[in-house]
Amino acid sequence: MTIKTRFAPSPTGYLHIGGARTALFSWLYARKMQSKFILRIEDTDRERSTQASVDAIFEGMDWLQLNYDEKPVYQTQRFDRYAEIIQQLLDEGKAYRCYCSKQRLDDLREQQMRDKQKPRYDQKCRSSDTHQHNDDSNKQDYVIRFRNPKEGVVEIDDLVRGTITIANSELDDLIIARSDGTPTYNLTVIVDDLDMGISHVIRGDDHINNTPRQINIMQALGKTPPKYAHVPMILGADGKRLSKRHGAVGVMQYRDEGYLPHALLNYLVRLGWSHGDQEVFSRQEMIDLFSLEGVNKSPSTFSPDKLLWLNQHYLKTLPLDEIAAEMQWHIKAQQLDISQGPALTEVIKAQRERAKTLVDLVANSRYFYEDFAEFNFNAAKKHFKTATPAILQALHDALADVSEWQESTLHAAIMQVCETMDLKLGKVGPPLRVAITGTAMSPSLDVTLKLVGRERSLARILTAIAFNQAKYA
RNA sequence: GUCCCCAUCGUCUAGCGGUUAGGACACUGCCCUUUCACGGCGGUAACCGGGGUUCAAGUCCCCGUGGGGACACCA
Repeated sequence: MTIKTRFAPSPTGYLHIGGARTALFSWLYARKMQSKFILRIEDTDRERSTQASVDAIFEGMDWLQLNYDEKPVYQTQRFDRYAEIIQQLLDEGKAYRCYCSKQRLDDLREQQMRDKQKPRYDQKCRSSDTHQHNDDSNKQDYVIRFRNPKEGVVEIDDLVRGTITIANSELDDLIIARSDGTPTYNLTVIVDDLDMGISHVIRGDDHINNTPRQINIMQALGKTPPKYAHVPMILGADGKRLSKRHGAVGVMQYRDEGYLPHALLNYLVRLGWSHGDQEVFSRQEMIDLFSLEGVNKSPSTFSPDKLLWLNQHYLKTLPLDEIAAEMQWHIKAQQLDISQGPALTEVIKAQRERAKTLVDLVANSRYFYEDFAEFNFNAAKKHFKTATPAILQALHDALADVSEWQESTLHAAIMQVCETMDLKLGKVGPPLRVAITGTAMSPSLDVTLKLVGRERSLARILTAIAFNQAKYA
């Protein structure tokens, strides 16, 4: 069998975390099997679908580097094909026109709920219809319903759940075409999955209930359904389905907050899937190791903490230039000019283990590129003491004498000041750090000085001396 | 309400009849240390309940309970 998977989002908003994960699973499965993965835009709901959402989905897929094979398919461009199938179903008596008003349907549903019944269509038009109303000149509004089998059961051989059985008596005659003639979801998916040769449908388990209906339509068409793999939902901290209420759900929001796409992918792949105790996966490992058998059956809760840990992990371990590339967007966003100062990769190397996000990384690295307007209040309060001017002056003089502005020589100069003043590094280092960076946290002093550079460093020490003298005058 | 699905530390999970129930995040103790971090070594913490099946059940079956999902002229 030729394997082919798809991701079929409806463009009614951005690409969210849950969608990204099913896209990832589908993508991984296709890549592992060395087969095709395609993207299909399910935009048949013209009320809610927008071009902005379509673009947002592309942007998200692109950022995560989930590449698809073939051009994206838009369902709105396939209306003729759906109409053809609907007509076929009608001709073969497998579908029928229903003239029930919305009002009647609403009342019916209400009544059934009151009677503690599962709301469903009562098949009023199932038999009365057919021929007399088949004349399209009839002005009366109608929808087209699928004639669902009344007896028997539908068995779904789900690749992650095992066998799921649903009685046809639980299903009703679903609408496959609206009164304006446009096709509905359950019809379009199956036509597309069939036409496109999708072999494995990997989707959220909120679709489990739709699956038997879809299988019935496919069987009415004389076709063999694809294989199904329903992956569990992602829940928020309160155990409810993940939504806006739980904070960031849009994939691009994670870019904005400073996450690396690989960190998000790694987090997502481990949510509902596992390979023994392994937590960290490269892209290639994900592809090689992924399997539907490894997918969990139970829903899982999204943990921002673990995502953050993974992000930090990748910040510490990914190649410097890869991080530098991801960092560009944030450098622009935070309006930092890095043209005057040390090489970005050097700064990343020095700073990477004290940042959890790219936002932090950029924000904490400003002083390498530009002078700061004032000293951090708490840092100055804690480390600038009455003895500070003398210490800084000694450091300034010693550093000014350094011939090669290198880590080893800078370190030696600082140690020398400690020795001549008979002070521990703990007394000398902190004020120097505040003087050079304006804050109480930075890489080790020699590295920091080296990167900030001779001119800037000496000037900042002088500024700090003046600040202290004014303060203690 | 009806139907479908699910159930191991707070969270993500390993486990696929016999384990001192393992790992990771978070939390926490100690060490390292010029700051902040990183790192290293420890610690607290789980099989939802009740019945079976079996020599033996976290693992299999049933019933409860709890949670999630579906029940649209949305996808």
